[in-house]
Amino acid sequence: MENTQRKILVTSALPYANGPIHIGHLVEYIQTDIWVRFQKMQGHECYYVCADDTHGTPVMLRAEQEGITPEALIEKMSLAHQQDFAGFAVDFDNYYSTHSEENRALAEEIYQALKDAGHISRRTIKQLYDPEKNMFLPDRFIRGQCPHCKAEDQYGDGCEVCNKTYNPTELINPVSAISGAKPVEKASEHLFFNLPDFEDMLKTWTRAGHLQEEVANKLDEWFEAGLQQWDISRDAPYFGFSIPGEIDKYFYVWLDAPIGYLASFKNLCDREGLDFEAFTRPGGDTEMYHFIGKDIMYFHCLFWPAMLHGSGFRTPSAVYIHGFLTVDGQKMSKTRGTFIKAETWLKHLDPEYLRYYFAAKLSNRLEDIDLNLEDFIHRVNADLVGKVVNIASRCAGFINKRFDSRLSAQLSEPQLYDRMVSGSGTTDVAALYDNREYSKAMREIMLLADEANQYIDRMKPWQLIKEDGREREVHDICTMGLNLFRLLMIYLKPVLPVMAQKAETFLNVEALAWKDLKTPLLNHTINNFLPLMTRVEKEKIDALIEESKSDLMTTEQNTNDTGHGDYLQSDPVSEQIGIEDFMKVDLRVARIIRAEHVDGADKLLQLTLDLGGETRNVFAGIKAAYEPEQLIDRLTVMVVNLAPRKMRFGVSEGMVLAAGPGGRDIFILNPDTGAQPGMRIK
RNA sequence: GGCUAUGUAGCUCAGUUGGUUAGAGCGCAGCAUUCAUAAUGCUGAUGUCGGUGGUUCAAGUCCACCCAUAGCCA
Repeated sequence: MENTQRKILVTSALPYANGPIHIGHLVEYIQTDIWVRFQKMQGHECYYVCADDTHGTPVMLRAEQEGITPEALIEKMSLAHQQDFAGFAVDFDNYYSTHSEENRALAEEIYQALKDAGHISRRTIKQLYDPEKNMFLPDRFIRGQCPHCKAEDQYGDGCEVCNKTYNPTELINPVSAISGAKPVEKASEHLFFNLPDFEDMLKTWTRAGHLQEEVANKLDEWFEAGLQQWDISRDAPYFGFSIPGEIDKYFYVWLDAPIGYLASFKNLCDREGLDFEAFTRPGGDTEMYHFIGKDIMYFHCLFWPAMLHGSGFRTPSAVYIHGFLTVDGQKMSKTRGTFIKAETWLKHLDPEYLRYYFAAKLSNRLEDIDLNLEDFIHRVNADLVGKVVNIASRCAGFINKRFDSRLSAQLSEPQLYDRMVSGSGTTDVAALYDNREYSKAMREIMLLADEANQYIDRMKPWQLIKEDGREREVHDICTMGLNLFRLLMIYLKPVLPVMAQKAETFLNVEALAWKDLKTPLLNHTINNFLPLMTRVEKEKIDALIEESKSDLMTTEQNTNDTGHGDYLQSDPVSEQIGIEDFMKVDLRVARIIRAEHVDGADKLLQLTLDLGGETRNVFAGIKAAYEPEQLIDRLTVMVVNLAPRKMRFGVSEGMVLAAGPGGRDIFILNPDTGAQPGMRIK
């Protein structure tokens, strides 16, 4: 570790003011918070800022739907977010909002600078427009039939069935998800940021050690495809900042979102008298880091450095990119109860369990990490309660009861102590933290905890205490044990700040910092030992999952991935039909007698359906939602008079009915008990 | 479809520039111990390193193809 004091500005991605914080988000905030706490413990000058990302169409529409102003909505969400973060001990130096005067001023400044330097151009484009709502429709707010595979009810930017991407104008029978109206094409002038102007700068920058190698590889692909101009304006109505010198035009939310990092920091600087310029202009000795998820690489590794560079600001020292969170090996799912909100977790489990588990899984690469609930229980209990806390617990009793809570005056095993300070073998805990190799750091720390337990086991103070005249040895051994515990707590403090604080109270010391490693605690009175952490109980996990499942009912509309309203909103009721129209569709109860995977098909399962005397072969796009064995022998509902359709894998002779937005969230229909195959549904 | 990643013991993961019988933690089995929130210590079993082919004296490690998973395609 270098001795000079570093000056570091750190950010996490701004959560969008349209949904609650969930454990997937927390990977990033916990990762960043650990890093920041570590830097502060090193004695560096480090600031961690964040803000709510407040602008854009989803926020505008959601506020409208709730019958409140966007300002009221974002205020409410910001408070909720901050409560969640505080609950997980994510300790920002400032938490602000992109809907702030500082952000407006900085967005205007950056825009003006880019414009003055000739990096902004304008051109007229055609977009789909909702004639009832009188607004242009973002891609995600248009639904229609996929132009490639003809799947119904797909988003305007890409098909969830065949995974093809396209323009919303290519959709067949497009419908506005807001009003249900048929969108019309309408021309409008837009402003563009000339990203290609920065190609050379970016090609150099992305390979100059600011990014992980796999990220730079990914960016190469985008360079090869050729950089495009970036559309940075949106027409009214839009919740955002109006663009100076334009009428009814607003900055696209993604323009002012990253500027929100700077705005939040500006707000902190003004309040505390810090030098904003020193951290944000090129050529200084300060550092600036952004922690983000892999989904927003494009914005942070291309647009953002280009915008900063083009407007006279510094570029980031590095962008650190992490992967997504899976739970038990699968994407978080509302139906499985693994879409766990921060708030729900806090009702059932200690936040530091999650902080530790994430730390035990995180590396500096962009791989996804898995929260395996079984492993989680074992790992937290074994490592934290069984190993670390146990060291204090097994020594404290002797010191408290036999030695008047006072530690002895000398360290009995200075070599062991020194080895634990310098790290075992070649790795150094501090370097691992600094490189964001938390999983390796945790392994290293647990190795040290094992050594401490072995030491106590070898010395057997519980036997010595029974022998006359050996109290002094017992005193020394337990003093040594508690000093090893103290070292471990220093090492773990970035990850477990709450437990560290309890340990500080127990040890009767000031806030532990890295430099305290060097000076053992001797001839010092401690307090009585109180349990520092209790074990994770399986029942608590079960309750958490159960509550997350029931959350599904009440908050579905709030946490909808698409960020827009409820299902009726996104998919309005169709035009009226008569009974004769309905009767044209022949729906029958069918029994699934066979279900199997289809070689080469990403989405399809092949079903054999028994109609009571006749069987049908049907391909259904439900592979992501069901395992074949779950389906066999189930009754369901099918359309029997649908024209057979030839597919790549065979002919599909009908269609199985299911609800849901797609992907894993597909729910096939079940008739009530008593229904028999072949019965008509009417 | 193209691209970027990932695929190593029941689970979660390490495996450095290819080099001796492939590692750790958890879990499991046995023994010891009882100071400690039944915690701890010692011993042990467990793997066609996603598949197929290739390069090499030698491949988990390099190459090709394939399979599975995730994400990106502005």
